[in-house]
Amino acid sequence: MPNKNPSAPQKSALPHGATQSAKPVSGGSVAAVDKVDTTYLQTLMGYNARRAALSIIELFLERLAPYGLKPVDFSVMSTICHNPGVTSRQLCATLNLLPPNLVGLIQSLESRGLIERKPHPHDGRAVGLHATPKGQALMVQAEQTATELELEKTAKLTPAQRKTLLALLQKIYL
Amino acid sequence: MPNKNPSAPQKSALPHGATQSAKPVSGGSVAAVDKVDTTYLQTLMGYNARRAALSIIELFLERLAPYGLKPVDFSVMSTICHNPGVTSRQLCATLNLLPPNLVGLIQSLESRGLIERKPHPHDGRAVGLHATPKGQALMVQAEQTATELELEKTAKLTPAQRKTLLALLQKIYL
DNA sequence: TATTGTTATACTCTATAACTATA
DNA sequence: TATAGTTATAGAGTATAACAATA
Repeated sequence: MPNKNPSAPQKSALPHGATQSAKPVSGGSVAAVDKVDTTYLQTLMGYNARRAALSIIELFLERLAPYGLKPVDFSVMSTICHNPGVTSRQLCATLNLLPPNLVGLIQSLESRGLIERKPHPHDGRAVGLHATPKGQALMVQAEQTATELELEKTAKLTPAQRKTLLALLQKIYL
Repeated sequence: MPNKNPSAPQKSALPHGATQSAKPVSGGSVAAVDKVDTTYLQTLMGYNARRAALSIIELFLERLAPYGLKPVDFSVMSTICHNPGVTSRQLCATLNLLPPNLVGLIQSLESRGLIERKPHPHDGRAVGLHATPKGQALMVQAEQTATELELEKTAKLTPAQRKTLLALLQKIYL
C-alpha cells in the first residue's frame, strides 16, 4: 500500500491525467511524444545536483585540460596546496576518495614535479605531501581558471543566490 | 599575469597567511596537519554539487537495490512511465545519455518485463517505449522510495530551502 | 591489534567509430 | 543526405581483498 495517509498527495509514476485503471487508446495507444515531461525527476535533489555538477564538470574538463588536471587531480592538488604536509589518508577522508585510487594520482603529480613527499614528523608510516613552487604556481593559475569558469556556468544566478546555493548544498553532504 | 586588476582580491592557492615569497620553517617545514582546510573547494559550485549528488546517490543505491534499479535505470524508467511512447533518442536528449549506452539498458528493462517496444506511429526508424503494468507498479513504489530517501538526505533543509535549492540547481543545467 | 600506504584486480560507467535501416 | 537504433570496443572511474611497515 503506497499511501499510508490518503490525505497526503503522492507521485504516481503515471502520465499526467492518467490513472492506474485508465485504458489505452483504441488501436494500441501508439501516440508519439512531442515534448518529454521531466516534472517528477526535477523534484529529486539527487537528479538535479548530478545534472548541475556534470554540466559544470563538462566545461571544467575543457578549461583545465591545459593544466593537465581533471576534477579529482584538481581537488587533490588544491587541498595539498592549502594544507602543506597533509597525508594521503587525510586526503581520502576529506575528499571521499579510496586509498588505492589515490596512489597512482599522487605518483603522477610527483613525477610531474608538482608535489614532494616528505617524512611525517610524528608518524613513521605516514608521508606528508607538499606542493613544489612549480605546483603552487600552477594551482594559482588553475584555481583562477576554475573560479572564472564557475562564474560563467552560474551566470544566471545573482551573487546572493550563488552564496545561498553553496550553503544549501553543504547542508546535504557535510 | 594572474591579476589583471590588482584591486580585485584573488584566491591564492597558498595556505592561509602564507605568501608566495614566504620561506619554509627552519628544519624543512615538516609540520603535521591537524584539521584539513577545504575553504577554497567549498567556494566551487561543481565541487559542492558533486559531493551533494554523490551523498544522495550513495543512499539511493542502497534503498533502490531491492527494485534492481540504479540511478540511470530509475531515471529512464521514470521518464518512460511519464511519457508513454517516448523514443530512445528522446531519452538520450532529455537525460543527457549516449545512444550506445542506452541500448543494453533498454534491453535489460525489456527482458525483465518492465517495458515494451512498440512501432512508432510516424517514423519507421524509431521505436516507442512503454511501461508494462508490471513496470508501472514497480515505479510507483520506486518513486515513493526515492522521494522518501531524498527527504531524509535533505532533512537539514526546510521545505522552502529545498524548493529554492531545486530551482537554483535547474538554473545551472537547464 | 590497528593504521598508513601500497599492489593487484575486477567492475562499472562513459566515450568513440562505424554499421543498418529508414526518412 | 540526415537520423534512429545498434554493435563493438576502448578508456576512465570506482570498488574490494590482501599485503608490508609502523604505531
